[in-house]
Amino acid sequence: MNVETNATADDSSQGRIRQENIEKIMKAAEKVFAGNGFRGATTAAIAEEAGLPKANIHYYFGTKAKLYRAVLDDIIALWLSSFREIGENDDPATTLADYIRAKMQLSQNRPNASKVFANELIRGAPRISGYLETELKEWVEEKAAILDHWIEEGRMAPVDSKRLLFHIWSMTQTWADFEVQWAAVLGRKKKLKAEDFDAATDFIITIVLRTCGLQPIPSRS
Amino acid sequence: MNVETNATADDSSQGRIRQENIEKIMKAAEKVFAGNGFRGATTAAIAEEAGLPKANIHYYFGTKAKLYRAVLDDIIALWLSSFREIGENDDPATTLADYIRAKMQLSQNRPNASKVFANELIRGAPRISGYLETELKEWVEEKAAILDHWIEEGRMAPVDSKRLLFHIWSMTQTWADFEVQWAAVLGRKKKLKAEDFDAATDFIITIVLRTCGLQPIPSRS
DNA sequence: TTAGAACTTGACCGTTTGGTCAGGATTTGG
DNA sequence: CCAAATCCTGACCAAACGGTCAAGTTCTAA
Repeated sequence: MNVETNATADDSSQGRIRQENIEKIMKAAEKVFAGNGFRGATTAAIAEEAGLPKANIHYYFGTKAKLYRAVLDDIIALWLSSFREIGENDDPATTLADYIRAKMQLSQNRPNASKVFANELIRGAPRISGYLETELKEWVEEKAAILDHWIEEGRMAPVDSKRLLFHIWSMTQTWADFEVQWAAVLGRKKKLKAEDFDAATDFIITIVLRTCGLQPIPSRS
Repeated sequence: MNVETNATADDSSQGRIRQENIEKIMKAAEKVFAGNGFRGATTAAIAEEAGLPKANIHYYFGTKAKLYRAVLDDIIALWLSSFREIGENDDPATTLADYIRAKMQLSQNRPNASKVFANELIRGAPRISGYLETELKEWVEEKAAILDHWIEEGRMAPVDSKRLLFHIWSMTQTWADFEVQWAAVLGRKKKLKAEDFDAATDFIITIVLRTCGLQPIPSRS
């Protein structure tokens, strides 16, 4: 019987088989939820993607909603762990550039995580509004305060710090969520190349640093 | 019987009742597809949103797939009509600012259109790859050429023109697709205020014009 | 006024869906 | 080695799904 433990990926107090299967299922679920949303995803599709019979998915997670919740929690944990990057005493230019690089790494390496999150937001975020209103809001306010402090100290040019963070998010995540669009426009065959991500990263760093007066605008020819 | 005319919204050669109902259904469908994706949307939900019995939806559109196609075509037509904005001989700063304003107007006024499109992209764009690879690709190349021309003439600072357009898109559409996220972080109750859209518009214009050397970077205090 | 075209819709159908379960197989700790 | 715990899964079910249809109502143009 399923001992009523809310199954999550990082629960190390579990047996070997359990851990392996949960990981397999969550990975498959992330992919299927990313590509179909919660309502459009089927447990049968997740089972096939995971290479397990459907009943096995229900054995570990009970319901589709609980599995979705587990996937969401996993993604939020990943998000939060990638957040800590910006610190008070660092150099503005390198700190911003490092943060942009870290977010772009996530877009490149975990696009499905970003897509599940995007799906949830598009639908009005009924299941993650708590996270948005607390952890994320606090993170933005905390980091915006640091930027404002840098501005006050004259270490970067005045800029709307909160909105700068919003738009760094939108620019970095577009390369995960809407990859096909940019691949099509760039003439790639469905998938972007690593150099496309590198070029995008450099561009976003440029646009942000120029805006903050941390990188000179090249003179007009 | 449904005379085999591919029903679309702007078909003015139709009867009054037909036109009204098609409009009602497409509006409802856009909302339901935006919130659930193609697979997650149900014809019953669309019918209820439209205030019509389910059989009536099938009377006008046949299948869910055809209705989705009609909604998609409607959105693409809207997208393309909002594209023509950037012309060769205009002033770079005002042209870019006007384009950003136009895109933000769309995000504010037709968020569901943007969301349906976003859903389709997240899913890998199986039904709009043709549009991405032709019309959109050509538009980007055409407009990027104009930006490059401006740069050559010394009318703006050197910048990766294609990627500038990509990121203008990502920054403007985030305010439609992910509105709840920014509303939550800004402490609004689910919905953004008009002034939030205005502030975002101003910010995006600022970041773009600064990057292009078309607006001075304020001196550090 | 009237006949045909267009529209309406409750009832229905086959399929897919999320979820259950019993009974067997495998793993694990002592 | 054994027995208890855990894992496995084909078969099954009720509900929800996309779609059909026939019988009726309303509209329209002559």
